[in-house]
Amino acid sequence: MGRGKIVIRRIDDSTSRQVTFSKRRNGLLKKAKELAILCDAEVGVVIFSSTAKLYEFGSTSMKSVIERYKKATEDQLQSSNSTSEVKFWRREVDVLRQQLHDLQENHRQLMGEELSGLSVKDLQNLENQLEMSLRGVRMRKDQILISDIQELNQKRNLIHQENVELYKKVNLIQQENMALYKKVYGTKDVNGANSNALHTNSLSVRDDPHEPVCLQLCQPLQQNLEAPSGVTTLGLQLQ
Amino acid sequence: MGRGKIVIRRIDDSTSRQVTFSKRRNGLLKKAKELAILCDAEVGVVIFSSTAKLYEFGSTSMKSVIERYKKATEDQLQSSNSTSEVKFWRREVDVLRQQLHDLQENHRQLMGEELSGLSVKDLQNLENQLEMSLRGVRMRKDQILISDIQELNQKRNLIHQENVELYKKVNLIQQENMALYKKVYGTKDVNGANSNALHTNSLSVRDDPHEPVCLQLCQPLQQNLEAPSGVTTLGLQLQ
DNA sequence: ACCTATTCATAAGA
DNA sequence: TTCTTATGAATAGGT
Repeated sequence: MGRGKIVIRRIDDSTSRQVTFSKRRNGLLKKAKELAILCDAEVGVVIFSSTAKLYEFGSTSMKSVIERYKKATEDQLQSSNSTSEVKFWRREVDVLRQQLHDLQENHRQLMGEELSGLSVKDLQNLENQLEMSLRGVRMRKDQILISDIQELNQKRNLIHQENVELYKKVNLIQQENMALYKKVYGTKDVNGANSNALHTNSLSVRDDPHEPVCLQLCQPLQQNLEAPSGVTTLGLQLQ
Repeated sequence: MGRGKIVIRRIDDSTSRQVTFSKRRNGLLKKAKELAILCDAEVGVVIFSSTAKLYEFGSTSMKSVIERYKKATEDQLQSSNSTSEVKFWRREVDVLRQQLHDLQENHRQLMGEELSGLSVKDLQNLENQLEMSLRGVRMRKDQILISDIQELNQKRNLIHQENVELYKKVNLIQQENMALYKKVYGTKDVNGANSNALHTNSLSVRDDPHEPVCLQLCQPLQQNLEAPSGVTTLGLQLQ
């Protein structure tokens, strides 16, 4: 693949050998990676350049690949060499690999992949299992959402009561304030500048102490659930 | 490079995964060989298929490549050193156990178990995944069922046509029979015992050769799909 | 490093 | 598995 066909033979010119090495090395490593991914294979590639520089790819780890390679090629003489402990751990590895492999297959089917090879009956079972799982997951989700909502409602109620108390206090203080005002300025001037503000507040609490309070104060609760000081701030804003 | 572009992702269908593995394995080994020759490099490639079969290429010898690799990575892990080998396999076991553990956890969640500890967002993702899986499974199931039905219909049609042909034959033979009957017993006795059976059969085929045949014969086909001799049997039952 | 004309590898289908 | 073929990828030779 290139401008011209080439013969597979050592490239004499060291520069173009180096260039070709770079390109083809990358190509080889990429292909190795793709093979490992596409075909679920364990692949190891080791490359030493003519300048003795090392390049490598291992789909798992080079160590693992090499050990597996040794094991696969050493059925003959090495077994006498191995201690029983090594044998034990190797067997353990084999068992675990098998388990992992089986579980992965199962897992893929649960993910809706790798369905070819399953009979209609298998698919029906899988479908039932997935439906059950889905029910479980949705139930759990609803549970969490409902309890979250309940918790929010409780906090809302607590804070609302606190607000009602604060309103009462505000009214009391305002009445006290009004009394002091009268004492200081006499009864004539009571209907002057101050009375407007005082009236609207005290009346709205008496007429319907719930709705206006709620509308005015409950909305920010969702952002300030963990900050009771927010209530104080809101109370202060009223004055 | 191929009839279509592909994404680098594990191939689900095991047959095409196997085919691709064959092709790309050969490609990779060829490229490794070419790189070694063209660029004067020492190259080693080890491939384990998903069925644990080993394929390899070493520009010198695998052993030499591995030894050089170990030297280059300053790895003290020599297979002769049993202590470090034991350590290696233990580590391998640890890694596999961890992988297995993680996968099992994931698996349980896909089975709708062990859902505590998941946030609402996690649950939402899980729910989406399960819905996707379910769609995939149902699609696959429907696919199979539909193609089964098509196959059955084709066989049904074939057998039905065969039956029509057999009916025609029966009629011909009966007419022949009737002619012979006349010759043997004379024309007076023709309207006697035999004519009833002959009439009903020949008429029903001429009036509506499709429906009665189908209703009478198609039902048992589903059990006798693989037995063409069943057709003969059915045909004989008519006489 | 970048550019393309070319060759090569391979996906899909038989 | 092997063959074929259309097509996308890799890369040889230049800049």
